[in-house]
Amino acid sequence: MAGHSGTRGLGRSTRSEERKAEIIRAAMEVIAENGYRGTSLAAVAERVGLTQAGLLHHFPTKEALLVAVLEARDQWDGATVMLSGTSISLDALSYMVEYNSDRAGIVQVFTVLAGESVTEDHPARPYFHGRYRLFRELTAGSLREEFGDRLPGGLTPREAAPLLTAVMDGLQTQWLHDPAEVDMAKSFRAFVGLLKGTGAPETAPESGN
Amino acid sequence: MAGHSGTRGLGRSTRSEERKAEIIRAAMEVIAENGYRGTSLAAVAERVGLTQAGLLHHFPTKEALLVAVLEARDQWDGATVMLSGTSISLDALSYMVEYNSDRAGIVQVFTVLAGESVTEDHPARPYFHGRYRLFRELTAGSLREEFGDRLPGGLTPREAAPLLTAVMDGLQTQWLHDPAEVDMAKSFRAFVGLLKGTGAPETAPESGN
DNA sequence: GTCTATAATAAGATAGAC
DNA sequence: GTCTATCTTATTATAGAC
Repeated sequence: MAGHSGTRGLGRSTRSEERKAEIIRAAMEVIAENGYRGTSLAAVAERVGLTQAGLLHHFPTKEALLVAVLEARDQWDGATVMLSGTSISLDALSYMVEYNSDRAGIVQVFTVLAGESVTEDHPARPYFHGRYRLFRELTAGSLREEFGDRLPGGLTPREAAPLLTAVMDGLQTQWLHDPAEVDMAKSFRAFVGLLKGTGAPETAPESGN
Repeated sequence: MAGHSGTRGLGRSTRSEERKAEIIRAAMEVIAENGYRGTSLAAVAERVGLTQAGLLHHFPTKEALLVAVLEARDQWDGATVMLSGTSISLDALSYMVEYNSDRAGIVQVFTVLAGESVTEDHPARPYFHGRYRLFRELTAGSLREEFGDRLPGGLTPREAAPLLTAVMDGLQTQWLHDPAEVDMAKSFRAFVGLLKGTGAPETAPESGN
């Protein structure tokens, strides 16, 4: 082959891939601000100094762009807590929530898309369906490894898994609406305390309850 | 005044109000299926046998229609658990979740709009901001009445309130995606059990670790 | 109160030049 | 790889007849 497409190391990217990554980043921003349905290709294109037609050269349809965004998100929290395949301890989840507390942008993309995704023919529907299911399974598995058939708080791993997912999602929504009032990380730790049955989460005599 | 607009009893509705209610119902359906941004006035109009222009006679803008939908939703779960003003016991919330398990349509409107509402200039943003805040306050107040400064599980009312809200929201999303896998009512009861500190075989001896 | 007609934008996608 | 130009379709909202 005289071409140059087989000579790249695995960590390297072509210029085209870099451009795509740039577009994906812009798309995440715009989706965070407007949701998928509220996002126009022109708005995304503008952020990277392209025209709408220029953008479509890299992603042939709007939906293709969304798919790329979803894949990027997987990579992202795969890097943070390793979703796919590996184990998820309660501590790892706490860390992830804490980490997210500094990344409102990313949290917002996820929250908006998760909400939109429950509608009939939303292109992210299958993604979220699978993601929730996988997350519950991995979480339940990890909890079983960590605690056996019952967590100290009294729940089984399979009972705890959907609650963990729910608490993370739900706290994100409230936090995005009212970051001054809702302390996502602290709330999550309180919930973990509940699961672990450690009575009151070893907190200091802080503000009034 | 010779008109007929001051002679109605309080439970009665004019024909115009009935029409509006009909439109609101249709709007909820369409929003549940497509989100607010994905909803066209024409689609709503069609469901009640009107043209788009005909609909705009009753609600002058799309946003006005959304506001009406939001108000209707408040009435709705005001009727179920009485949000505004009254007290919300854990049992009442459990009942509400159970009740919702038979109303996927309504749950879906709420879930989609809550998700969309975190975006920058979404018309439902102030509504949800206020609603979450109010809900946390009422819940915290009720828990304090019911349990005092600490719930049996160890949390303070103010710690429990955002978690309750989060669990309800988060379970709804998962349930909408996978009703066969996620038992919303049962999961919620498990969470209430955690708050009440029941079901823990090991009676955690107060603090310690 | 509801319609037809239309204005004014805006969107996703394609064709083809450079 | 990116642009201009264009097609096609949708959308909110208004004007005015019935």
